[in-house]
Amino acid sequence: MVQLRDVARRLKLSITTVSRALDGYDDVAEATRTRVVRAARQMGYTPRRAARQLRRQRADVIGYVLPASEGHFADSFFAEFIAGLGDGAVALGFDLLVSTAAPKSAAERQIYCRWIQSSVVDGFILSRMRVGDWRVIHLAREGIPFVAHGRAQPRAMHPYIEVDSRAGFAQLVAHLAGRGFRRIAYVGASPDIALQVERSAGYREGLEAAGIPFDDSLVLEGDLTRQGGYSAALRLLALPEPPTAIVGANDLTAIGALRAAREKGLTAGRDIAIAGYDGTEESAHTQPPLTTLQQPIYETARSLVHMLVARIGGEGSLEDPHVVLQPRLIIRESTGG
Amino acid sequence: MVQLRDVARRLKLSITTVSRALDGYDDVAEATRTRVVRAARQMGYTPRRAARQLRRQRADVIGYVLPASEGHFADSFFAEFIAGLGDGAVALGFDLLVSTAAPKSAAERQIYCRWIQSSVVDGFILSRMRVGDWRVIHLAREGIPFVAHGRAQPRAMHPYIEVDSRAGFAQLVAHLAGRGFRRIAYVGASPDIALQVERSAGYREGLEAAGIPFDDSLVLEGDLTRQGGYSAALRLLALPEPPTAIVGANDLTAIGALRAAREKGLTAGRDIAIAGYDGTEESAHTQPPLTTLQQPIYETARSLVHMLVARIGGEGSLEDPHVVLQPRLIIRESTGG
DNA sequence: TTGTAGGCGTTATCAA
DNA sequence: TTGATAACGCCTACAA
Repeated sequence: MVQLRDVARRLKLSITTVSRALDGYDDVAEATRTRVVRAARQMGYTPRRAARQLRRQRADVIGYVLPASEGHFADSFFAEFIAGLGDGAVALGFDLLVSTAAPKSAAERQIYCRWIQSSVVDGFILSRMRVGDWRVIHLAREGIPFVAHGRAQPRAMHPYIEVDSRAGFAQLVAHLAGRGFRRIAYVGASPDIALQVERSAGYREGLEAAGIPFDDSLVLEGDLTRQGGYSAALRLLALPEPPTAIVGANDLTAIGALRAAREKGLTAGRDIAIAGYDGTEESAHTQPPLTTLQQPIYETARSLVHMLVARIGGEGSLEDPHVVLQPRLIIRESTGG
Repeated sequence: MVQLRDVARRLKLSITTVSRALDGYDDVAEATRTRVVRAARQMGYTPRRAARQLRRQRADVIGYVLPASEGHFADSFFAEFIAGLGDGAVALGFDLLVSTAAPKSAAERQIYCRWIQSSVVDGFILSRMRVGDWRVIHLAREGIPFVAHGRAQPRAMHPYIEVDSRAGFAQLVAHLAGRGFRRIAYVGASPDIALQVERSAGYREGLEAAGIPFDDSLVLEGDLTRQGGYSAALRLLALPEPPTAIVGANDLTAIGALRAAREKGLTAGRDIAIAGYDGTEESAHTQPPLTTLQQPIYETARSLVHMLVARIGGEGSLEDPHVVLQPRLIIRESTGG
């Protein structure tokens, strides 16, 4: 383990000078600096994180808690999201601390509190926002920097990047209505998940715009998994007057619906239209390929890290940045191609 | 920010005593301990990570570098793997540091070296092993604890948990041969990826056992993505004498092949058999559902963390644990049901 | 331009 | 059983 002392000793300089030379202060002679830098590199010196952190009172670490219900889950959305967070963090010299906890669980609370109290992280990335999200309230009160993917309230005051899924779903329903579908079902999520609020509103907006009356029996609650989409779709298809189109709150839900349709002997894209939301790679490889609203998961994650780091650095704390992106409707075979 | 000093002051005790009471030393009076513990909890005390780390010379952090090629990727295998790592770490009081880098890239090397040099992590979880993996060599030389998912060499000397994919593929090929398929193709991965060595060997073993001659033209190199599986399968199906079955090195490859088959007007499970490996949830929801070899991703990740923490703690350093699990063949419709 | 000294919050050693 | 004291490695006023 090589540390400042070693480099200093070798160069017959003081620890102070070495430290400042390395940190790019302008009160060291250029000649000294080059010597120091060269020696440090050659000796393989890297500052001890713990020491620097203790002294500077910041960790250069951001935290992210994966919303993993019941341990198991396999949503490639999050694989891509984490890849974006990781790349973003590396690019800015930050590290990414990851944990997992079921939403709203005691474990979740513990993780956030522990990370805050022991100052392991400088800020948080939040995703899968809930209505009245305690994390938002808590972090805001504690003064811990955070940015969210989506927002906890219609008129949220925290910094976020959001994809306008409301407009997206309205557009999607318009697309279906344009193809002549009138009985359009929607499989959503628990009403306390923020995205459900937005997406179901977009669905209703789309119906209204198309002059289709809202039918309560065509709206079911899923859980954003393939399984959830599957069983909800089965129930819909068992209705006396089943829907001719099913819209899922995300791609996984729609993929579950595809399976249900097939088991009922229906061919998606011909006998029934099915569409999702997210635009993960998986949606391009289903049979038939899935119509979906694509959101830039990777890029959003990267941007979130940038926003967060800016806030940690204390920039732009006057105004909370609210970024709204538009999803892109990708029409594939599952709605007729 | 409440620290030892505050608790000590409040209780009119020394910092030392408080520290030891909290850490469970047995040289503090029981009465004192209860007072301390209560006060600490009430005041919301948690040790500063950086300080503890600096003093104890260990971080209680494990590192994992996600093999993300070109930034983007969406493999739910890794979502599940990370969930397992996260849960395992939490259960043992460790934190999980995650970064992303393309395999063999300079960035990858940098991350490992930086984490080692600045002692941010106590050990590493390795996955997606490569033949002659530099990480294994480097970490072993530096004496940094690590455990691997899979192994870098046929006779690897490092600790690992492996799923016997060789036996698995042999079993899979036997299954296909038993159904009368003779022209069985294999879409694998780059030959420097360790799993390719194992899986392709299992494939050949299976052919041999079934008395099917090995046909070079039926083996293609994919890249473990849906896209890769898709284009490889297209090439296979364009052969003068196309295969009647396609085995993918993982589920994503097989899913790409499903798509290719469909575009060629073939119905999987009837006109052609297709099978994968991993047993992710996605494989259960394809059309038709995919025959696959299931490996316990989540549990393996958890176990890896346990193994690693044991090694960090210095236990069992005499012998490297080598755990071998058996995959489970799940027969679904894509091979005839 | 360089060096000295003190402290960030904990834990460990030793003495009381 | 408890307390004073000295590190852990780094950063930064301040002095030289």
